[in-house]
Amino acid sequence: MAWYLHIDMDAFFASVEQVLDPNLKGKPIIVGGRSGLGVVTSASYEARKFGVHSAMPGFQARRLCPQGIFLPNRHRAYVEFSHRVFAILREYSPEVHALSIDEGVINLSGTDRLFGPPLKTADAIIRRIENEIGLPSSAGLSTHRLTAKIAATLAKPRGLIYVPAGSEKDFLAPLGVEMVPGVGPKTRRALDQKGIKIIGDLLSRPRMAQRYLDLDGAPAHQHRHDHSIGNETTLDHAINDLGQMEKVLWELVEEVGARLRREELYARCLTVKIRYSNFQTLTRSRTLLSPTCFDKEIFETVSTLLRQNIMRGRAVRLLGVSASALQNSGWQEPLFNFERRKSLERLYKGIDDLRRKYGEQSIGAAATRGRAR
DNA sequence: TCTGGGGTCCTAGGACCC
DNA sequence: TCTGGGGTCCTAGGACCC
Repeated sequence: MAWYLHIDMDAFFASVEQVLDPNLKGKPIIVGGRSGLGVVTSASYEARKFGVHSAMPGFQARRLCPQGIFLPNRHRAYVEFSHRVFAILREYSPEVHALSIDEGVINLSGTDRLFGPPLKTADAIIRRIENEIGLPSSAGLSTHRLTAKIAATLAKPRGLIYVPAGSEKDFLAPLGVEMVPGVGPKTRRALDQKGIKIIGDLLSRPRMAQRYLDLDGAPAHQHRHDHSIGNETTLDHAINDLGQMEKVLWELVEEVGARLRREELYARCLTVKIRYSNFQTLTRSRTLLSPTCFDKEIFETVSTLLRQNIMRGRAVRLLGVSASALQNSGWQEPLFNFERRKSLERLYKGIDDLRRKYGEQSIGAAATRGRAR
């Protein structure tokens, strides 16, 4: 019998802030949303009482909860705490799957002899996360991964829900379809119009159950993993000038290029993203003959896409660059430019090293001088 | 004071090949 | 000499998640 424990940290970023500064305990903490453009990335349960939630625009959060303590995101700290949580999880099973920075699933099958029955182990794990790291979490335990995830959501905050083997469908059936991961507002509305309101309605339609509920419980690694690396920015002021746009594009490209090289990846597909001030958004992509990780080649492609597709006279509020169809160096090397690529690789490695040593501003293309943002 | 930034997955049409 | 069908790649957009 396979047992999956799904662990979901409660108000993760806000909770980390409360561990780092115990004075913040019990107070309405709101992470993110400080600048005019920002949104809330995490809100403590004290702040949620006022209706504040993540993804909410900062000004709205301020209106709902003026007494809230607004803090900037400290991503590095959250990553470090995340590592500590997952380190505990890995003590209990070799099969630990991180779904995001604050959420993971662990396969507890066959761990009985070492740690006792799964329910006891689950309880021990969330206690250890609380006692050793100081962070609250919730968990769901089930023979079915998706059921474990839904159970963890229902258990929040600081709860553990155990779904005994054989009772999965009874557990799921009365819940609203919006509890199913992947069913958002649009899908919920579409299902509602077909008279499908609760998961039980999905279960009675085999094709839908298959599509949304993954009843066979396909192992996570079976999911296609088409990695991509992107960088985008919303501008403080919408801009009209192509030259200014290209400056921003250069900065985005430099970041994407550096990440590709750091991870020793080459992109075969490049995409530029444009959002106009009315929020209309478009993407344009191009597949390359030979994959690249070099700023200049990336820029040439995305700036061409930008020039070809930009609507003149319309102000742009967001620009983005993304690299996909990634592969490591083992691609079919076109013979004719092999030497050139090798020398480019050396050049960019030198640039990346300099930046690491002396900071981002130490070296860059002329176009990035005078920031457009 | 409308709506961040990082992603993944799915669909759908057209090109192209056999 | 009117036109099938399957497979794959490319491109664009949109829903969704954290």
